[in-house]
Amino acid sequence: MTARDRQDAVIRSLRRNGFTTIDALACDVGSSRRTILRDIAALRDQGFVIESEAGRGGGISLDPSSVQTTARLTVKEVFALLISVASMRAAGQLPFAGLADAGLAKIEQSLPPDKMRDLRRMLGCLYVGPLAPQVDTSNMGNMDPSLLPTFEVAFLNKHLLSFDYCDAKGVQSHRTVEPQAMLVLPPLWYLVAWDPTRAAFRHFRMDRISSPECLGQTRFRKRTVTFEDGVRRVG
Amino acid sequence: MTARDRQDAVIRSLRRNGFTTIDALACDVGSSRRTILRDIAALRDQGFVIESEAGRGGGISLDPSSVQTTARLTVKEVFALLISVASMRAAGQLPFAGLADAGLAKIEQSLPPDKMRDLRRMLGCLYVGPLAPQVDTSNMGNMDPSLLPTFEVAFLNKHLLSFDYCDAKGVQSHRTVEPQAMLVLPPLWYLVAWDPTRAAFRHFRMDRISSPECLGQTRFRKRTVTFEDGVRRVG
DNA sequence: TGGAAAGGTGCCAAAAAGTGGCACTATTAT
DNA sequence: ATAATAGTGCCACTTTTTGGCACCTTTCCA
Repeated sequence: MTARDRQDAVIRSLRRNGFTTIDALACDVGSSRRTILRDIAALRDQGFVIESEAGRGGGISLDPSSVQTTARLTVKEVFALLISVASMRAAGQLPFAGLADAGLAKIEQSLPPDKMRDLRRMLGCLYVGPLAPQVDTSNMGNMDPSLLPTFEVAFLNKHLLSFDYCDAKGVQSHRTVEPQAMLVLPPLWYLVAWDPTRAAFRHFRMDRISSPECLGQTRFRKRTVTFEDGVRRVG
Repeated sequence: MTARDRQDAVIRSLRRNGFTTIDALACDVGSSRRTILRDIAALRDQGFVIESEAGRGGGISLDPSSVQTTARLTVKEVFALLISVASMRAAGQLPFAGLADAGLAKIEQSLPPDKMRDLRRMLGCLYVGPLAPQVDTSNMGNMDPSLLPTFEVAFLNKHLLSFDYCDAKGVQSHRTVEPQAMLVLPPLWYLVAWDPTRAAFRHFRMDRISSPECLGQTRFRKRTVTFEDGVRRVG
């Protein structure tokens, strides 16, 4: 049994028994009193809230709300969660936004600084608008998640992105653009991009984009995108 | 330096240097080649994708997409994230739902089994309806997160919940009810509960509830709540 | 085809960390 | 006062980790 396993056993026992004594805990876990005391100190260092009362009739107990996860998420998964929480907050529909934010803040802090910077840049390109549910949602934005890596690379490295596009009239075309922002007008998602061949900004519904490909370094920089509610610099 | 610190240093070095050799890595981290090899094996066990090429000119590299967080979230924070993702998916507005789900699944698996069961029960009481944005959102559901613990205890233990309520006409009343479900009709949240003194189901807008208090064991069980789109058993 | 450069494995002794026991202090209820 | 409880410091003992070594496999290159 490793130290980690034993500390998990201590937490389990504390959760099961509620209020107990250290000697009982040591007997339950099968280690010495001294070791259990060391484990309790370690668990407190890890953020578990373990209350204790000295003196006759005393004992220790675990604050149940301090039980924690130990999951390790990939950066992509964190990004998906960030989008979810940011969108819900923008739509004003998340009663527990504070808690969700606290969780995400912890996750972000545990990422390497450069990855965190990337995430913030991606989020800086994400504009979430008000709810627009009058849009027909029958075949709405079922964007293929496998496209994400290509978009991510294009956004982060400011590379040109080329893809096939099917516009509202069903006309197919091939585009090569410089991605500037993601525009979320629930339930639809748009890619906002500068189209150098047309010398204009265009927006593309994400679910109408197929076969995206990242082409490499762009030569177009420092543009400004104006949304309905003001000016927002991107790039 | 603990093993964990050293393994973090290995990840950092791999991320910084891209493609490198084990000897260079050992020099960079300040440990022996043998130890670094053991660390790499441990990191692979933890899910990091570390590619290697044997032979002259070979080396090792880290798949950047496998960089992971090490955050530890409290159960409440996980619940807030679960609500956020579940709501977004119900509203059909989350292109990367698969990724968010994968992240949450990892988080759930890392929780103690009993906490995970609690979370699933809480989510089983959560009904998320279609978007209803025509509702006046000027002073909508800014539910106080500090109420969550009381609701949580009441839901999980099937206890009676008493609170002050201000109805749509501004009439104040004190209620004692058995909570059955949470109904989310964005942007409003409702508590669906059996009111024993009125012998009827009632719903309460969460932001109009104040001073909730958990009273203890209930005597009312096994009810059925019928929503517009069908029947859903709770409790 | 052989040698050099790379990753990978098994083994062992030394070093480090963890563990258990003991004596001790502080606090509290009876 | 006494008993029961949490908590600390110390020391010997035990377990794990670490570093070094020999050796294997793979790959490139002369």
